[in-house]
Amino acid sequence: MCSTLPRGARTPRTGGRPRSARADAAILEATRAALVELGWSKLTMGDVATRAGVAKTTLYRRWAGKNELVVDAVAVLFDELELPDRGSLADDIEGVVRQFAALLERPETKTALMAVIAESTRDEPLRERIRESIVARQKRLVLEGRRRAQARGELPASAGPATGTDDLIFDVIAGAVVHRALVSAEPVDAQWVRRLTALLLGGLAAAAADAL
Amino acid sequence: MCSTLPRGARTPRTGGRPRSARADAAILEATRAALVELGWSKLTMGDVATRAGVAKTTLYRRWAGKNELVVDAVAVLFDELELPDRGSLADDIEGVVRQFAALLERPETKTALMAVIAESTRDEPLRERIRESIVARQKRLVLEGRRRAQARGELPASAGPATGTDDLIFDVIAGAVVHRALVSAEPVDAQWVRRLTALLLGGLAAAAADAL
Amino acid sequence: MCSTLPRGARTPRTGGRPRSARADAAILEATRAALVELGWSKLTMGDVATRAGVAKTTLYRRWAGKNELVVDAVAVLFDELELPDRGSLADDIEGVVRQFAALLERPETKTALMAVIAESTRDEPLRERIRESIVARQKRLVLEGRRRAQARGELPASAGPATGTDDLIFDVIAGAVVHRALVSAEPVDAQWVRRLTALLLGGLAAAAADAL
Amino acid sequence: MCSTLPRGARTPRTGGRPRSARADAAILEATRAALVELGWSKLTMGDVATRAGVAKTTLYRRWAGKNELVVDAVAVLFDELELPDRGSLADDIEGVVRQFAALLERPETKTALMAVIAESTRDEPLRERIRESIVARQKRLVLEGRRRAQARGELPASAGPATGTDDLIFDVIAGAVVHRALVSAEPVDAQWVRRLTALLLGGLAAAAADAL
DNA sequence: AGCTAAACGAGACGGTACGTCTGGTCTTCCA
DNA sequence: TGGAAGACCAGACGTACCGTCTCGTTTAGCT
Repeated sequence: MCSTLPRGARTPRTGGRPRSARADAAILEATRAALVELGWSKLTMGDVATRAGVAKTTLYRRWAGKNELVVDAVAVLFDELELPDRGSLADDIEGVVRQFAALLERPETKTALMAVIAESTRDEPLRERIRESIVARQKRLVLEGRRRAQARGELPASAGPATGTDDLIFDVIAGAVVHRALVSAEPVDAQWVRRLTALLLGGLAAAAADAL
Repeated sequence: MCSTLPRGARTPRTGGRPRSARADAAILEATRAALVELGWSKLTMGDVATRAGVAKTTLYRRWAGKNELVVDAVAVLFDELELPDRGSLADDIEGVVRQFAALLERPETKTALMAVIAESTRDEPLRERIRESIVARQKRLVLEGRRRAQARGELPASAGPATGTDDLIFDVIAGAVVHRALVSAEPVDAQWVRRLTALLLGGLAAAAADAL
Repeated sequence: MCSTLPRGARTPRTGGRPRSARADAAILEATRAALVELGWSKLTMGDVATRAGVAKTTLYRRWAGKNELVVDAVAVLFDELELPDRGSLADDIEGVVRQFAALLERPETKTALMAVIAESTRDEPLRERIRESIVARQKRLVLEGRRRAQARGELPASAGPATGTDDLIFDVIAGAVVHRALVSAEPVDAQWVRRLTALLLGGLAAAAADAL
Repeated sequence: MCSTLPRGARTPRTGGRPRSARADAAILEATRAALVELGWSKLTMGDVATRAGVAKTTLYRRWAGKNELVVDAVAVLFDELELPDRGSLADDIEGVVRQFAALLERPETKTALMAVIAESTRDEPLRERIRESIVARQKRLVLEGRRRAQARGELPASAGPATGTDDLIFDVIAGAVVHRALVSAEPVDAQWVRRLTALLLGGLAAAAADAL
């Protein structure tokens, strides 16, 4: 990954004291800690500043507001998502679902994710930031999984790079896990994961058969 | 539908002036209007009271806070969801997906739904209220759809009433639509709906075959 | 004393259920109790109603507001002031000063008297009510004292009934005691009373000599 | 005068933006204006803030509440009291009585003084603040007047500095004027002042004779 | 080594909204 | 029809955060 947080990049440098990298790290860490303790709605900028041992001005010099700060604070957690090759499409899907579910179990993710998405429905730049920092992270896994399955011969080679099916699969997997974890508020356990995987594989097989 | 809003039920009442039913309606209507104009995060209790021509105390007498008020205000919108019999499981699924997507397109629903779900991750009573007022509304449609498909012979008769598959299907449909509409922020158009339906039918068919 | 509180008198009786005299007494008693416990500024109409086991409506039907209620509640305490004949002007003065000081030591009087006087500076009807219910009670004692002293020959017979000196003496005695008790917040003890009495007698004697 | 308002002294200050002195002045001025227009009981903190062009928080950062604010706002008026040497004790007394009466005629003083004294009966720190800011201002005049009269030979030199008679004279003068102006609500005119002065001089002379 | 310019902490600033409390008024039902 | 109960509107309360603005103080990089 290239440029690091905060994304509010600035023109190179003219003179003066450079910004403290230590402050950035402390702020993001403090934000995650505050999310865990207080949740999204009770997290305040002043509290984050205090926890980070930093002045409020320092926060606002880097982030436009709570939304942007929290997106950056949790975005790094989504960087951990990976897709180790488990040998079959079914196992790959199960793996990524489990990883994603584990991420959503973390209290900071749980309270922050839905909140920033809710905010983004009325804030286009925020939506873009979320897409870049968080959603793209997950979508990459779907593309990677398909490519790998096609290499294995489990799926037919597709025509173009973005077939629309990728988008669908992404929405279905991510949406189902989020809904299970946050809306239904029931555990993403082994059985549920297996069932979801079976449903997807069956559906994909049928779709492949149709396409013949 | 039986018991009306607000859900914060009260003891029957002996003496004193009864609460104004007109106020209830005006408040919920004002809340929806404020959601459309301002969105969740800029909606304030004072503003809702002013719009409704009501004192703030009257709001707080009925609802504990913004969360509860908004849940009740949008809950009624979910009452409109229905499952008209379109003759086949595929058409029924397409119908319900379209209905749900249309509901999520409404600005009041879009801005409120994710927000209250985010809040509910740290507020168990709120989660229960959402489950009763909103989620159950949708889940009902899944059960109804399965029963109808079994009656038609499109699906095998299941053993018990809650197979777990119902839950899965519910999370997949609702989650996928929400994710498409709010996270990916792309239109739930005819093609996407058809693809989702195909995926589900394929997956269900495979699952039925497995069970043989 | 003739007509009792509340002063907001009403035409005798037309029909229907008569007002409860018991309620009046309970309300005034509750007001005094609330004054003792809470003081003027934290006393509320709702609290008085609750203490008296009465609805707020009943309070407002009888008194225009907190000011009027409190005036009536403490006025009765001023009815207790008397001027027993102690045989000399000096002793009579000392007696009345002591009585008045004792009254001002009571917490309900202390907190209420200055407050209603403060209110009365912007409320003419209230001032009139205070004058009738409270001030006149005290002024009467000055007149009585003078008459008695003149009968004893301690003071020369004055021309008219209201010489202006009565008013002065009244303001001096009442003002001095109030100021000592509430502003200086120091005890009205025997020595202070003796000194005040001496000052007054000396002043009166000089005035009488002047008038010769 | 040395230390300025607000009396709520603060630690010298190390970092941070310094408090605006302009705000202090604007607030106190606004408070006096509000007292004149609305009187004590209808004066609100929010209104004062608006008049002063200041946020409510700025008021509360400096004053604990309405009582403290009003004391400081009117205290400055009592600083104007002086005791110009008019050549005789009688004239000095008349002068100070007239000044004090003129002060009590001002609407802001009239409505505020009794009110804060009433509040102070249940609030020891407030009483102390009033004593420092207001009462001491007046008491000083009594001491000064006595010293001057003794220098002139009008009064015998007293033994100690605080004879108790000073306190008495102070309570009598201040109390009588306040009572006349606010309770009796009658004008402190030339005749009344002359009579009061005569009474005091007569009383003091008699006391001096006694002491021989 | 000194200069410069930005970043830093601290905290006051004008605001907005909060959730509560009180003041008076108005229904509704009971006695 | 008076009274208890309590809901009603209006608006002030004092607090919490917001995001901005002074302050005086570092702290880097460029002379």
